Amino acid sequence: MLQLVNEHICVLNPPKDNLICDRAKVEEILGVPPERVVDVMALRGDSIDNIPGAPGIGDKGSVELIRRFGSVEATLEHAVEVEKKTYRESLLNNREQILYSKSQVTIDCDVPGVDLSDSLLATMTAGEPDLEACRELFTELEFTTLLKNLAQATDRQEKRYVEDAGSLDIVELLSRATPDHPLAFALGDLTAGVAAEQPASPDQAAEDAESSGTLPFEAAADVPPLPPRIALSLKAGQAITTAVDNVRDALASPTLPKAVHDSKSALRLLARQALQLAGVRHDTMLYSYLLDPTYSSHSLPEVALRRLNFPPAGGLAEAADLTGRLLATLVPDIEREGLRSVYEEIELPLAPVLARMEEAGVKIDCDILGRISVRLEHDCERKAAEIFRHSGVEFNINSPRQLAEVLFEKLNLPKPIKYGKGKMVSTAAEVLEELAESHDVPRLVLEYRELAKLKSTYVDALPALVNRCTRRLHTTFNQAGTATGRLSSNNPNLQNIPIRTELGREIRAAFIPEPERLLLSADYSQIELRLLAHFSQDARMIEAFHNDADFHKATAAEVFGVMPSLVSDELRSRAKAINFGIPYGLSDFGLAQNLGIERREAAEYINAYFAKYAGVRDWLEATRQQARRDQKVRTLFGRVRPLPDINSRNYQARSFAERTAVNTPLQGTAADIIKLAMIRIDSELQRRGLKTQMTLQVHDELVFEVPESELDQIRRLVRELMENVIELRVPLKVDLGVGANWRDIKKQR
DNA sequence: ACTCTCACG
DNA sequence: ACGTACGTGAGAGTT
Repeated sequence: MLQLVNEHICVLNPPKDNLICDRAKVEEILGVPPERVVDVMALRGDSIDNIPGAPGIGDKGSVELIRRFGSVEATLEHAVEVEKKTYRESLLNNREQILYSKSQVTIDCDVPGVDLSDSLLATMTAGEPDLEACRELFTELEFTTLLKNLAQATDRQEKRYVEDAGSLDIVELLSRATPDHPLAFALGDLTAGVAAEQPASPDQAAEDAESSGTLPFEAAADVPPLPPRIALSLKAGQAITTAVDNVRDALASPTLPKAVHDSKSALRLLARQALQLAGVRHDTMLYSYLLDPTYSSHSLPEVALRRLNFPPAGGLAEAADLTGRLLATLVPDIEREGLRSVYEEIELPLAPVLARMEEAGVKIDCDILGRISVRLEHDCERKAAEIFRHSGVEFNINSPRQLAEVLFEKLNLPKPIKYGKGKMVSTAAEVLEELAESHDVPRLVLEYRELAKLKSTYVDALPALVNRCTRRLHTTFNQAGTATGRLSSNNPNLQNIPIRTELGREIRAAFIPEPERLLLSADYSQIELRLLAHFSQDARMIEAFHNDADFHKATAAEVFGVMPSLVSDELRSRAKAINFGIPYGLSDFGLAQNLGIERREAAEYINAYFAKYAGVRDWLEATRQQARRDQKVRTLFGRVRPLPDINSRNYQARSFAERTAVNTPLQGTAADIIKLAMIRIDSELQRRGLKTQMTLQVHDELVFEVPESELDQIRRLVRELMENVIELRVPLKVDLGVGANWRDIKKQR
């Protein structure tokens, strides 16, 4: 698709540096086919970080690039295959100057030996944009702003929206909904008219909540909220808005087929109005996600832009209309791609489960965090003073730029061998650890960073996000955010709460249950390696998991040829690093870096590993093979990840796609499995009428808030359901732990 | 809005 | 000859 760039896109840089002219002129001047020049221009400036020393296409120009790559073909190869991001940067930098044309290209005035005369200037013309080509390219590259500009130039689709319909229309409309023509709906901002601001302090929130007596999710404001609105659509271009109350029964009816974009949000919005929602058959956000999991956004406006070439103006009726229109294009694609079962069995039923988890939230002890904050504040100041004393200057330690200046210019510490690709000298932890051997400051900075990070990201941030009504922390799970099928968590992100350092774990102690309750954590033990054993059918690996032995120790024994009883800690940790790296498509370089050993040695380890686990080696190769053939990979449950770069002639892009090809079936299947477990556990909790709340999912772990009286039952239930989600060639193992907070979870069998 | 850094699985 | 594990989200600094 990037070939489109060759044929259709013209990037016009600022006029004083560049000119446009017709293709024949370019060919004449540069002696290369004119359509090639366009790609080179797209790599202008700082974005060419893969060519050390290259001054930027704009200066010494295409000629230098072509020389370095050896041929025009090789140059273009690089240009065309370069990452999306590079394109995005270079194009957006020139946003105002972008033209679209089939007949025009740009060249640079500063190309050595090229003299752009006035006569050439005279040949400059502005061509008509090739809208269709641009639309395809911008969609692919997720240039949503540009896409929007483009779409506005096209005809608006015909629409007939009725505001404030009478109740007769509504009854008529509802009666016509069928499985083939479901009722598409969209909800207005149900919190409109409700105070949105957060409390000044958690204490204040507590007082507010106590005085009001009840704990609604949204606080009542001075002005009563507007009656919530809903938009309904059965036919493209037509939609009706009305008060949600008018369709209360229809929303709750499981037999009235409905379609909505983002059912989880709809469920939560309605739940706050004490409204039921049933009969949702289609969630266009989830359809879009399953079809294109690598797109970063699946919001209604973005999906409408991508799939309908329609930039929404933002109205409620319009949203319902678009949801309906999207169905027509999404549903056939879902069937064609074989995604129906992942949708039906996993994604759609998961949405209400996630809604309940978000609504439940988690409790944190703000007093604990408050005390940690005071302590960290003090420690940070002391650490900073020490750094200033040892370095002889005061500066902003948080600024990588200033820090690099101090370390590498003032203190003259050795710069790392391979640093930045034309960028700033890195001050990342990895680099500072190296420097810590020769100077105090790098070590102090590392310590300062740990304190500062924990304070700003967790200790100070979390209490501010406590909901004033529930007095709990409510994350939002993004169900359509990752390329592999995992969830992500934001606002706050509760999937990256510290655990690896002692100080970090302190923060976990602030995550607590309500009185008379306990926290239960259940995590899948080595699920990705077990899946690797299942997929590869490697006999040794399957055997090891059936024996339920120390898996890393077993690997060490195999790879290093010693008896399991004689495996040292050192050997075990090396084996662990190998096991850790395999699902990521590890390389000798990566392993060497991870273990701090020679690359040669790492390569030997990998060879030894593959000799012992030939089944794994073969599966990795077979998976890459299959990916090359299909240009996509699938999880055990059929979730798809497209791999457009798998056959790229660009080494970097291809290698990346190959690692993705082996990682996604593992990471993605693990995600499918825990999602299924969540659905079954939630369903069983409801069926038994238990008070236990599932509150968090952290990729391979589930967290529950459990009444003491239910503990024994829940332990059995959770383990049973998680371990038996699916039968594989190896057992799935779940570790359980219970505690009075998220830090002091006691693991138990 | 982007870069760098770093928290997690 | 190339660059190097996979997947995320957030805060602070810089532009």
